Amino acid sequence: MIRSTQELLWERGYVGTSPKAIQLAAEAGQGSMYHHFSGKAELARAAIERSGAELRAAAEEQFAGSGTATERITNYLERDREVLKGCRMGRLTADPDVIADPVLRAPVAETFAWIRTRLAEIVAEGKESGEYPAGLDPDRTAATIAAVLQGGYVLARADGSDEPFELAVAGLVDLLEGVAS
Amino acid sequence: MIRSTQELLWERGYVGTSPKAIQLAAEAGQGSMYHHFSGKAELARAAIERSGAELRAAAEEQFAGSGTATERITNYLERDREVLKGCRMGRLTADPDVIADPVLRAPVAETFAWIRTRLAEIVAEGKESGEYPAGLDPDRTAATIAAVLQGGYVLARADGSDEPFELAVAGLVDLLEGVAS
DNA sequence: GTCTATACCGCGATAGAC
DNA sequence: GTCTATCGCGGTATAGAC
Repeated sequence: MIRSTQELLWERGYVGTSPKAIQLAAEAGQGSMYHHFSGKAELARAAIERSGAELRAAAEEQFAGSGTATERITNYLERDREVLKGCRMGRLTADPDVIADPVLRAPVAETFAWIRTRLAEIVAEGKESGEYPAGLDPDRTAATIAAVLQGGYVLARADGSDEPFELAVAGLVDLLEGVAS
Repeated sequence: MIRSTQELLWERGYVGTSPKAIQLAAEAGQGSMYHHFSGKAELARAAIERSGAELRAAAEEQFAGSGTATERITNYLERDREVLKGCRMGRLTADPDVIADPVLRAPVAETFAWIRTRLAEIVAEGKESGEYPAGLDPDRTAATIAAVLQGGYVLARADGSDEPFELAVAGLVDLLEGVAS
């Protein structure tokens, strides 16, 4: 059921996902669902936390790889993604009910905080190795990288095509390589 | 009523906005609404188109200003924004019903296409003036700039604070200034 | 043009049987 | 633990009076 909820939250968001739809997707009965979870909110909480953990694990695969900072960041950016489906986490920030509920927003906030922190660490490593100029701000750069990804999804979904996402990522890589020595 | 719909679409999205809520906000009766509009979808269409026009007009204020390319882009990026409310247009890309309906998606697609085109023109001007290196790709760079804005909103809403948005914008400006001569 | 009444459906949850 | 029945509410739209 949690897995079905993750999928539905991704596709339809919190407001657009009904308990009944979850039960259908999970082939679970109504009584079963309300026995294991107090309601929609708790189920969503479990699903969001699981998605966050999966997302971090997937990102760490690229972050922890070998190569220069730019290479690892590029690997992360250019990883295979279902661009037109958007980001499971980023999508939830459009949901007022998620943003308004501290319990639901917390795992979203933590996931992005973690990603920005990891990216900042990698940028800092790039500075130490002399790859990036000493003046480059890791926290700013990390936020920019994370934003390009999230914004790339938005532009792609608006356009109905992967192209804007690819362009945005390529443009960012150009800029990163431009400031690298 | 269109104005009320714009506001509700911004706050709650398409799925989260009901005809009844629009009527309440606009202090209009039910019969009145269904007399002037065939239903929720047509009303949304009018609202989205109007928001698109307003967004383009607001952006053009910075785009058409004086100064170098980087200055005009920076003015655009650092314009006063209600960051935590998110982008009226970008928000709609999370709405499956909007993305699935060509009539509703079209004005969203056009708005972002216009913004990317204008940004690419400005980047191209920066190349001609010698501000940017000849190797810089205007389309890529434009997509990156637009993505940072949209992604900045996402990160800010996840964080519950303007900070990630400000960081992402500052990081992008750093990179742009870094590649500028 | 705008009003009220009505309809039908699905949401989100609860109750109590098994 | 899971099932079915039921509930109250609001979404979205139509009907027909004024």
